[in-house]
Amino acid sequence: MKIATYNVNSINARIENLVQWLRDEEPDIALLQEIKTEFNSFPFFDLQAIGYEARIVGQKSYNGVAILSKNKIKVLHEALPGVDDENARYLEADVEAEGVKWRVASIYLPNGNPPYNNPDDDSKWLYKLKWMDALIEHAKELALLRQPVILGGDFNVIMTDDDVYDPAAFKNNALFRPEVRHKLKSLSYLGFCDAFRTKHEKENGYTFWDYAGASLHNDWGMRIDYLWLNAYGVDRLENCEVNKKPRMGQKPSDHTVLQAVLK
DNA sequence: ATGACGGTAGCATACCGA
Repeated sequence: MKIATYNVNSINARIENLVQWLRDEEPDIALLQEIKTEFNSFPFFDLQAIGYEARIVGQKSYNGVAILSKNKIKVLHEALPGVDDENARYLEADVEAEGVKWRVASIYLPNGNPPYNNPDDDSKWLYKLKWMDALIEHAKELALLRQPVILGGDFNVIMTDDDVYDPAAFKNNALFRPEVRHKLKSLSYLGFCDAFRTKHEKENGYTFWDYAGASLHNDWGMRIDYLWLNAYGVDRLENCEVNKKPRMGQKPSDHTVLQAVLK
């Protein structure tokens, strides 16, 4: 079973790249973030034409998440439980693949900049912290499930110095401050494994490169997209790789694909 | 600290992102 997470930065701007990648890699399940569109302008037909069903939590202009699957999707949550959120950032479902029922979530965690060392406006930072607290609380419930669980998406957190091209430059950034690193780390105390780091101890697993300048060329990237697996999931993990191809072609998203194969 | 650069809304330019 192949599962992937991909922040598309607008699904309508990205539909050709997305379809090309789905044809190339044929994931059973794809978790998408920043679809930036509502139900009525979501490209259901283009995806159906290549064999994918889609369930979405849409929003105009910003945010928006989706789950694509070759098989039936049973939606369980269209928002993160425990947080009053006007933004479309969370979708959880049971999805069947290769005879196994997988619990999956597509997550677009808030950016949080500017952080609270900016006295003018700390609302985005506090929103991020609150959202992460709710995610951890919900993950405690997911940790009790006796089925494989996969929490995937754009978590907007750089975990360690190895996960960003210039740690010093991001010292006070909302993606790298100790508060959010510690909060994301607590997923591992609940038994969730970072699929990429389980298979690659230290190597570069960047999933995002800024559009600006020569970021991609210089490999000035960061690892902010993750697949987190519970014990039932990690037992089945065969491999987990960054697929850089969708970032290399014409009109790319600023993120690329993180994909994993589970048995 | 700021602004790359790209996307959206909507029609000029503001807002957002990481």
